[in-house]
Amino acid sequence: METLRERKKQRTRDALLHAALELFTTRGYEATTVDDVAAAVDVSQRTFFRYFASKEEVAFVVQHMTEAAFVEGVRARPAHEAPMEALRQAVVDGWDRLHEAVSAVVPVELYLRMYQLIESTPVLLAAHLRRSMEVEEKIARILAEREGVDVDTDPRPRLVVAVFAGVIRVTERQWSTGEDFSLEAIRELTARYLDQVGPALAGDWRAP
Amino acid sequence: METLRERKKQRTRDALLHAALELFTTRGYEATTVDDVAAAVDVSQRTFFRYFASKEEVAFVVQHMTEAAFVEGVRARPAHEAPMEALRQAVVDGWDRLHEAVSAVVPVELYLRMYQLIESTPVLLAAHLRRSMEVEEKIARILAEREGVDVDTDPRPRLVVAVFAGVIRVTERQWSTGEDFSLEAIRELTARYLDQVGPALAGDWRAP
DNA sequence: TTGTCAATTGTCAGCCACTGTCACTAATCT
DNA sequence: AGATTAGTGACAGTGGCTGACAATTGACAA
Repeated sequence: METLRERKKQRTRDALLHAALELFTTRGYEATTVDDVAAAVDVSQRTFFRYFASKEEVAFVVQHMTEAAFVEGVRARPAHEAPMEALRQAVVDGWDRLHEAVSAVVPVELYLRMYQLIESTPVLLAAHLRRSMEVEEKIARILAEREGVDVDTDPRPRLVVAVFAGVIRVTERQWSTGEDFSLEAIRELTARYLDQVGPALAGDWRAP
Repeated sequence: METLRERKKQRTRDALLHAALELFTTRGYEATTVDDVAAAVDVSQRTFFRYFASKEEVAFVVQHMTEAAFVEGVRARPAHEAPMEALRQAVVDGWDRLHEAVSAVVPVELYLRMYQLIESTPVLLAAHLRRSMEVEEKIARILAEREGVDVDTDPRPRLVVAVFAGVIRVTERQWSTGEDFSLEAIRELTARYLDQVGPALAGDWRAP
């Protein structure tokens, strides 16, 4: 934080972010207007839009960090791990680093509430899914490079990532509608669900 | 079509739908205003919103039919098929029935253009993904019932569906960005990608 | 320190999606 | 034919978002 100007800007941005998340999670996303957020920080609506391109964008600021952390997590996996293994490890032990990174910006509890809000607000859920797709594309390219194949001719990178993402989405949803919002819960759920994929696919579920 | 009133309504709805799709696919979704659509049919903007809850809704009218058709397709699969097999069959031979159902409402070519527009327009893509999630939930419940398990305690139905949906999404995307928009192309691509899932997951891709 | 330049902000005007209200017209029913 | 009801247009208003311009405030050099 060099100059006074930069510090002021940072403060305004932080204030807007916090006011927005606080209002969103208490009143609801749709029920909160951009004017409300701006008023809470005592700046004009126009200023809000100079810091955030859209109302949606504020809602995803923290998510954005977690997405980036995951991508880096995958990139950092040792080369000898098979693709699926690398993804699994990146998620399972990515939660801790995530926890730290997030809590430096907002209270973790606020992040969790925001996550549930996203899952339960149709417009936000839609945006979340689209963002996830973009992340998937990045991951697919990373895997392709790791394994020395071409993303555009070999479908395997995108397929693995899509399958993995599907499982994660089911996991997230289960977690966000459950009762235990702890890190342990999500970690355990992730591991368990990933283990179930094989059996589920192979499945004759009716067997004893 | 009983009364004159009903016929008139149907005609207005059709006209709005066609005008909307035509404008969307030529000018682009965002570049088309609801006023444009209403003007093209010579009704007021207010009337447009009496037929469609939102601008988005018109864009998905045809998609909505295909989604419903797929759900019915799965429901109709013989009980002896394993879950994954049932899904695969429902998709692969669902395309033909789909083709007919769609062409009764709009030219197939318009449907294809609309599909590509959805894939390439961020807001529409987001909406599409959320809708797909709702379809996934329905399918998961159907599978659970077929196999006699409980969706809320056994994760397998949702997992299988999520994995399958992931593959289908990769397929759709590949198809929509490719050059061959024929039914044969999508059918072949679907079959091929589904076959690749096993190898991709198991994978040591670097093996000769 | 002060004057100049550049960055930040507020104000205002306007577009577009969407909603409520009310009066008017045209189809339907008796 | 007259009363009823459904469908429509006109209008006003809200909320997200953008462009333009002017006022303010910090940065930096003379």
